[in-house]
Formats: sequence, C-alpha cells, structure tokens
Amino acid sequence: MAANSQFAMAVHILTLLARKGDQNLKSDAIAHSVNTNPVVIRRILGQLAHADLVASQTGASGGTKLARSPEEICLVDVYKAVSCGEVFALPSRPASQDCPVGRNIESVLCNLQKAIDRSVAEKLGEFTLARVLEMIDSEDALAA
Amino acid sequence: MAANSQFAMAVHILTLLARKGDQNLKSDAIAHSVNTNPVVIRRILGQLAHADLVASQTGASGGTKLARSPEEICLVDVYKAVSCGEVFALPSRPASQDCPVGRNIESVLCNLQKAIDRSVAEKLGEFTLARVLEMIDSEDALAA
DNA sequence: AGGTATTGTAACTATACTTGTTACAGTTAT
DNA sequence: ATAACTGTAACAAGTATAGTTACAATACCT
Repeated sequence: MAANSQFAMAVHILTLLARKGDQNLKSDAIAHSVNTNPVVIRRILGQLAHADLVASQTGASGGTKLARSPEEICLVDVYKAVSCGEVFALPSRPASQDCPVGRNIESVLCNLQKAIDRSVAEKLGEFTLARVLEMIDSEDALAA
Repeated sequence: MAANSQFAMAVHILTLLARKGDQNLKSDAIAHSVNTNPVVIRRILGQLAHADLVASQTGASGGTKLARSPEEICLVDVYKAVSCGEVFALPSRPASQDCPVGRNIESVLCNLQKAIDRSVAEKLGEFTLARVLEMIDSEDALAA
C-alpha cells in the first residue's frame, strides 16, 4: 500500500498556513509545495477543519487559514485529526475462548494498546506548530 | 485494508509458547487459539525466528518454542521483529524545493518521526513477555 | 446580473498491503 | 516407509491510500 502519510502532509500544510498568517492560502498553492494534487490537499484540509484547526472559504479569493494561532495548535491535535490514533491493531477475529490465553489476551492487548497510544500522544503533545515553524525557519537560516 | 495486527498476534503466540515452556508447540495448536490459519501463524513465527525470539523444528513431533526465557524477551523486540517500527510515514513524493517550507520540512518530519518511534520503543521496552504472562494468568485467576 | 475563481465532494483507477487459503517440497520421529 | 511437521510459494479477497477528473455550490468582482 501507499503508506499513510497524511500526518506528515498535514504538518506540512499547517506550516504553510502558519507562515501565511491571516491570509487565505489556496489548495493549489499548497499542492505545489507538497507536490501533489489539490484534491488530496483539500481532503486533508477537510479533516483539519473538522477538528477546528483550519477554516476555509469557498468562492473566488477563497482559501484556507489557521483557525488558531500556531502556539495553540499541538501536533497531537493534528495526529488525532487525520489518523485513527492506534499504533498497532487488535486482531479482527476473536481469540478462542476455549484457551486460557485466548480468553484473556484481548484485554491485555487492549490495555497495552492504550498505553502505547497514550505515550505517542504525550510525545506529540510536546510539539506545537509554532515550534515546527521555528525549526523550519532555523534550518532555512542555516542553509542561507 | 485489514489493519495490521501482526504485533498483537505475535504477542499472543509468544504467550502461548511461554506457557508451554521447553515443549514444542505446533502451528496448528497456536492457530486454534489465535483463531486463524496455521500458515498465518508460521509466517509470523518466521519473523520471530529471524529475530531469534523463537526456534522451530521441522519434521514429525516438530514445532516451535521460545529461544530465550520470557524474562529476556521484551515487547520492543517483538515489535521490531514484525513491523517497520514507524508510527507514521513520510510522503513518498519529495516536497517542492522551490518553497522554503518544502525545502526543510522533510528533515524536520524525519526528526519528529524518530522522536515518536523512539518513544514507542521506550514504552514497549517497559514490558517483558514474562510480565504479559503474569497479566494473563492473573486475569484468569480473577475469572475463576 | 454575469463571469470567474475556489472549495467540497463524488467517483474512478492504480497500487499495495494484510489476511486467509491451498498446495507441496523438505525434514524428522517412530 | 510412513506419518507429521515446518517453510514457503502462489493466489484470491478485502481494503486503504494516493492520484485524478469532473462538477455542483459558493462567493467575489466588475
């Protein structure tokens, strides 16, 4: 499969929007920077809008801008907006209830899953969009 | 897609093997507990064998047992054995190099990816197979 | 009002991964 | 020898992502 890169694209998109400040940015311009199709961008923007991270305007001179300041947008929010939030999946078929292990593995795995997902969320909680923007700009300064 | 549940199945399998101690367990018996096809089990066992977590014997009265004690098998090892170890993917297409954000986003995302993957690995490093076994057995004791 | 630009979304294709399944060669105990 | 396993190839079905085209709905601008 094409590995799920929506989170990466979402961060890219939000970084562009953050730089644009209060101005609307068109999906076409974003698509150019991300190097993909505008519809792919608009799909992701839809998910971000649903999470109240961005706001779009239709019509001529429309486009999208951030719904909050970059300091108030956390990468956990982005992650939750565009992914299922689960690092690994539980089996689709239930284990055998005839087996002592099968009977209890599901709840153990479920707790483990929650612990792992929580640790990802906590780590992503350490980063704001503002900080990503700083990193981008400082890398650019280094290259200059 | 069918979500990737190989890690969950691998933990289930290893728990069964841990309970069996030094005795060989057949893929058929494992498949019964996991409620799937023996070939699916053998595929995962192959990955676990490659990581030196289990050892199999072919032939009549063959099967598989742990290659180390449950105290020496960590869930990070299992995770690394059966998955790519990446919580999110980087985009397959390179970003536009004409754009200041596009030029630098990849290295920022790559560092972020490493940080997240590291935090997952650290959390999984807190659990040994022995501890999973304890959890399974204590849940069983509660149910009894 | 009318023309134009832009979003939102449906529909379709190509690609690729996971799971389940059958089949069978190779290997080992009895 | 025979029977019982593993290892693995090959294939089908299901499903997710990414890319693309197309178009209705919406809003600006003259």
